[in-house]
Amino acid sequence: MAVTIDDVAREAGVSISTVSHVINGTRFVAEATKERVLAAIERLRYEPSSVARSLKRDKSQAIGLLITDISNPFFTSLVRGVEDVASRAGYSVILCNTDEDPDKELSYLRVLRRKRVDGILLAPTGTRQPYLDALVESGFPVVCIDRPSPGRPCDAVLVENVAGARAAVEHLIGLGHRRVGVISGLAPVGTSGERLEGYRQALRAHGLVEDPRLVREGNSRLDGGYRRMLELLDLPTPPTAVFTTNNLMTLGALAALQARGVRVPDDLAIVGFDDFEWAIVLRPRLTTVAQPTYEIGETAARLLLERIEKRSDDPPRRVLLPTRLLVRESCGAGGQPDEQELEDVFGRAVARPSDLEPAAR
Amino acid sequence: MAVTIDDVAREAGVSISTVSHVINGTRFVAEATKERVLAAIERLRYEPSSVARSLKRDKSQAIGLLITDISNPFFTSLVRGVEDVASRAGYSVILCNTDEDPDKELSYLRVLRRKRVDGILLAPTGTRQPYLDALVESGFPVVCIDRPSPGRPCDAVLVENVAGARAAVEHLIGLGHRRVGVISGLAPVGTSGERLEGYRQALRAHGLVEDPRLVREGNSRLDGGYRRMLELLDLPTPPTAVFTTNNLMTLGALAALQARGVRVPDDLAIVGFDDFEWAIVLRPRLTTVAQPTYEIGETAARLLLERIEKRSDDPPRRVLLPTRLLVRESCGAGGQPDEQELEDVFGRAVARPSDLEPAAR
DNA sequence: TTGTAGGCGTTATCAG
DNA sequence: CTGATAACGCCTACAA
Repeated sequence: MAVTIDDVAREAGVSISTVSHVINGTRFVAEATKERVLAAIERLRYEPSSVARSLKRDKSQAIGLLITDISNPFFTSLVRGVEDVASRAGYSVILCNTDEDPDKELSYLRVLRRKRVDGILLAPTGTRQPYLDALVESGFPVVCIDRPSPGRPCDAVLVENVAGARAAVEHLIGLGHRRVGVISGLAPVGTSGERLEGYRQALRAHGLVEDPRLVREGNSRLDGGYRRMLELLDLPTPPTAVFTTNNLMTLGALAALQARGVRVPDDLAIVGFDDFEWAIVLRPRLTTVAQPTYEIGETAARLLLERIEKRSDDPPRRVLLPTRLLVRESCGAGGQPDEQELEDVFGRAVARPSDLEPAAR
Repeated sequence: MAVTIDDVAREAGVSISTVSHVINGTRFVAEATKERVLAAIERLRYEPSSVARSLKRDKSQAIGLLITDISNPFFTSLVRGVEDVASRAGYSVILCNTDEDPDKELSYLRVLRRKRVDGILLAPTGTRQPYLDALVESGFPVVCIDRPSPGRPCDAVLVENVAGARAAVEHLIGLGHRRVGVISGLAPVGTSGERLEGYRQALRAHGLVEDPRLVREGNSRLDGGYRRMLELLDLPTPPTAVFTTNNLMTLGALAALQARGVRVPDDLAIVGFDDFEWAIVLRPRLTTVAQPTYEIGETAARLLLERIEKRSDDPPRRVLLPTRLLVRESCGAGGQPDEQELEDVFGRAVARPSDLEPAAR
């Protein structure tokens, strides 16, 4: 593993600067020389060291990506968006899972700074992080995703949480529900509060008073949704509809309903925040507030690369992406029929089974 | 961003070697000096450059992770396993999605070598990759995950695909099915062939002859499962049971069944390879061959770190992890009841709703 | 058209 | 107990 530019230079009978210039195309080199150099590179299986290059250029061609947990489908898709634009632009992505733990967040931020990543993309844990503030303050490229920075403002790519949540709850109210419960996420996380706010706005807009017993704070994970839903069901007067504010809690809540034999939507209507690809196979199909997860990742990565490459000191930008209410059966009001949605997802296979892609055998 | 060890040395009134030794705890430093140095570091917000360190030590404290696609739940969980053990050991993880494309694979391998990662974890695309062979040949730490290397053998963490698939199909046969179809994955990918082999072994073991029309090769993605299932349904004599060889195709197949109004398991029984956490909310619940996805990641990362740190030239090791057949309703033979499984997943909340974790409000 | 040499920020080997 | 200083592998001004 120790073949260096010197080895190549020796092998090709030229100086190291020539080799360097051949590699980087940074000055004219005679065709013949160039070929000898390339041949030597080939022969020695030489790969220039990005480490040395980074040291010299003060640029690592790598970005850090801090998210809560890659297992959450929301982040999974977002990460893919980030990776796609980063790699296309020649950047590597260093993945870090914080689990909403400010200590982990801090330690990863440190590691990333030591590694001299060119920029950082993060879904900040709710707690204020002085280290992060200092980083942003110093002009280091940082873009927040999914949630705004709890400290010093920086670029952020967010979705319209309040409006999305409000639309979801208003839809339920429009269907006649008067006792609408909510299972919200962890309080310190910005999005939880916003979605809860959307819920409240919807109630207020329709002259309903909030019943505190119908408002439950879950842990944003499967079991949180499960537990809180059981609690709601155990109330003397349970809600007739429930809004869950993230995908994992929605699934947990559904599990609870199934465990108790509660029928959806007849006994209880449900709408969740954040759609996921395979929700299509759930029955009844789930009504959700869909977030453009992949696009969030793409957009954030693009913003970050811009900052990195322009070193611009523009004021913090904030991109707000819209959500989309996908009305399906779980809320009691059927949306488009199955066939239509399947067609959307898989193409015209359903509509015209005759012209299927030919079988492999 | 440019505070270096020299700045710290100057600020503390010591030499750079002393600073270095304080940071690394690599030789004794008088308590007083040490404190001055630490204070200076604090004051200047100094973070030592891993880039320079890597250059000097010829060690990057980073590993590359090449997978097909982070959006596939199988890899999602695996990645988390890798990240957990890597970060605990002080390594960063560089994530790369190959999409089963050998060209992407090659280009990522190059990038990773240039970045001088200390080792590589990869789910190799099926095609032979001379570059990879050379890497392994040279003794560079490489561990394959999910599939064995198509070229020069190296460490690998795999699951018992043949046995798992065979068990799944034998279970169906045991339930009386005689026309069992299979939707297998892309041919060049090793696991597809093994699972297909398991299917064949099961048929043979029970004296059934293979009907080629019941064997379909999908693309390992949602739409592949969807399309192939439609084809199977359109046969003059459709199968009475189907085995799908990966999670995404299983979901696609389910979507197809729902689109056609085929009832599971009454009209058609189904068993899929690869369980996923939220399968618990599907109705009927899905019978699956569960792989220990997280453990695969953990184990592979551990093997890799071992190779990296011992620089051992042991012969390639191959770890085979067992699968587990989770019998649920979709195959027609109910397994344990809902409550039991929910309890397994969420703890005793179901069993004794009285001692629920207290509500947040 | 090509070569020489200084320096990027560390670590580690010598001295002292 | 602490300091100089020579690498590590590359890029790039400056020379030729």
